[in-house]
Amino acid sequence: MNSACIRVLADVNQIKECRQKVKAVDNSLLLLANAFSLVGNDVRIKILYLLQEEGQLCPCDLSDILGMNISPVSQHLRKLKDSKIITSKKTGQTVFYSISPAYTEILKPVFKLISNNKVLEMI
Amino acid sequence: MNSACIRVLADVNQIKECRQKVKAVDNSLLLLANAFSLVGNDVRIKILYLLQEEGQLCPCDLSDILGMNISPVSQHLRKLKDSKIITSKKTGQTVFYSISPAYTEILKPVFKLISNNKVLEMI
DNA sequence: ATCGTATTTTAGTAAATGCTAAAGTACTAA
DNA sequence: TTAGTACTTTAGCATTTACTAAAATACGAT
Repeated sequence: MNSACIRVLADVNQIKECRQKVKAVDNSLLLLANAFSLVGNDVRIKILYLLQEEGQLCPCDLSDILGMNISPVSQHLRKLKDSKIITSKKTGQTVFYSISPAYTEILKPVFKLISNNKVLEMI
Repeated sequence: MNSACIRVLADVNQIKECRQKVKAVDNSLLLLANAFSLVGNDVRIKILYLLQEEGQLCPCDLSDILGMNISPVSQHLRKLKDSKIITSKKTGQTVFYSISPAYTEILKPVFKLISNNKVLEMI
């Protein structure tokens, strides 16, 4: 902060209140930002869309569908799992991934936009 | 794709259908991923939260509130504006940014989670 | 036990991201 | 027209990200 810009017309009280507002929800904002950054990736949003459509899929299936190596798919799944966005269930040597209940609710309206093809006109 | 993994137990038909499903909404998914990746940043989510709370703010105010230089704030605002997530209105030498109507609707439920402090228990 | 299948992990690399610092643009007022 | 305020842009750099390639782990069947 070398070139601090204190506006002449700035509402000092508003600034003060805003700082408090942000501080009050800072943790929540950072958690949300992390979740959004995970969904905000070309491959991961496809993975989530597919999991939402199919219920559950294994890394092998996803690699097949997306036309990419299993390794990067597995790495993306790990990130999503680390942030509790998806869960895994091992049966034999196959690991099935699915969207965790909390995020199913959150992502539902998002993917509804897609199935209605409302995204293009929206943006 | 050197180490293709074609599962013995794979449902070939399901794989095929999934490829078509993804292809059908590919553009929408990429646009959404881009939007999410923009929101999925510690600074930008705070900017959006503040804009949602205050209606409009200038780079100077935001820099003051967030305690960082104007330059990076301006760069974040540019990215958000490039993707039509926010709009700008110049009055005098001050530029006021606000969330664009389409995204106001989309971000409302997100920030409602925050104001209800539901994020921590959710994740 | 050994091999094959499914998945994960690690190390390495190219590209993208977000900051700082400095220069540039635009408007306002003396 | 000169100086000051508000903002944007550029170049440079450190960090992060997402891939490839290769090794490692885990389970199943023979």
